[in-house]
Parts: sequence; structure tokens; C-alpha cells
Amino acid sequence: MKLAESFYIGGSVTTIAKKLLGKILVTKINNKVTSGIIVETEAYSYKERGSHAFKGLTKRNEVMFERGGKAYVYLCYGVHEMFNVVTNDERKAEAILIRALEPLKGIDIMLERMNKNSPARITSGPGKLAKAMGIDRKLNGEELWMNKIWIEDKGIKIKPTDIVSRPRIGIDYAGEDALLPWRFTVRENKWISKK
DNA sequence: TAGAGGATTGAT
DNA sequence: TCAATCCTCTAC
Repeated sequence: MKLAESFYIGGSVTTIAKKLLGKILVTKINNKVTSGIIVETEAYSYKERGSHAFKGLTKRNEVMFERGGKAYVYLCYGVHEMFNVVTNDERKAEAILIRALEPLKGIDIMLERMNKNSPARITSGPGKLAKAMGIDRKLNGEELWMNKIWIEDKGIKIKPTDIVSRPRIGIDYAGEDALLPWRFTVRENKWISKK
């Protein structure tokens, strides 16, 4: 079952970021289906400096200001596409960066996209999982209950005690907001990014 | 219209 | 530790 629009509305962005752990992200790009269990997320809000939305609406981040349940995809460092899930109501710009997956379906397709022979760590990082899943900026603004990219409510059950909270990665410019423990991972999962 | 820099990655 | 690489955003 695809998660409905209501999943993405009406909870704090950190609560939804935690609820996304264990869910399944699925893409169908050029008729190729790939999927993976979400094992790492980061929450971003217009209220804090770590977020693209902090300084207000721009052409790049306008999807963040729309109603929750859409994909926000942008180019980072001119090299990598990043996939985010937009949450909550219009104007309350919040989004969740999907940072790591445990591959499920279409692993052969992922290997081909990544030019790799082994699936080890193939989706352990936001840039890598976007590429492996075939996600690019053409999906920016796409609703997550249509037929290109969606999230399913099965996967694995994550107990609250199995969720680890830490500061987010790569946002030193955010000052003390960089210390917010808004990065969530499944405890001891081998697919999470970095160390 | 120019200049700076980034929610990363992989190689050195 | 560092380069790749291309937008976006800001300031002039």
C-alpha cells in the first residue's frame, strides 16, 4: 500500500522523519522498478538555518513551500541529485532528506546505473541512492502517490528504541542549528551512510 | 552579470 | 585532503 497524502501532513517533521524509517521507497523509471527500505533520514525546517527554506521561497526550493507529499529533488555540489520528501502544509516549508536505503528490488538495475558489480554500500548516501534509484530533477514536485515514485507502508517495523538520533551531516554553516539531533538512523543497520 | 559556494563522493 | 562540476542565489 502506498502511503496516502495524510501520512505527510499534520505531524512535526522530525516525527515523520522517524516514521519513514522502515518504509519502502519505490521508483518506476523508464519502466524499471527499484525499491529499498529507508534506514536513514534527516529533517529540515524553514525555522532553522540548516534548511534551504530558512531564507524564504526561491525558485529552487519552491516545492518545499507546497503541500506535503511531494518530491523535492535538487542538485548538490553540481554533481549529485538529492531526494527529499516534503511534509506539512503550504508555506510551512519542511522536508526530509532520504540518506540511505537497504536495497530490495531491482538490484541488477541499480548495479547497472552505478556501474558496479557488488551491491555493497550502493545506496548508502543521499547522492548514491538517488542515482541507484534513477531519481533526478525531472521528479522535482512529483506527488508520492502517483506511478513514478512512491513510498509503501510495509518493509520492516522499527521500534522507537532502535532509532538513533544524531546531528545532521554537512551543514556546518548552520551554526548552532547544526547541533540539532535531526538525523535518524536504524540502529546498527549496515546500510547507513558514512561511519 | 559576475562571483561564491554547496544537505556529496571517491580517489589520493 | 581535495577536486569534480553546475546551478542557484546574492550583490553590484
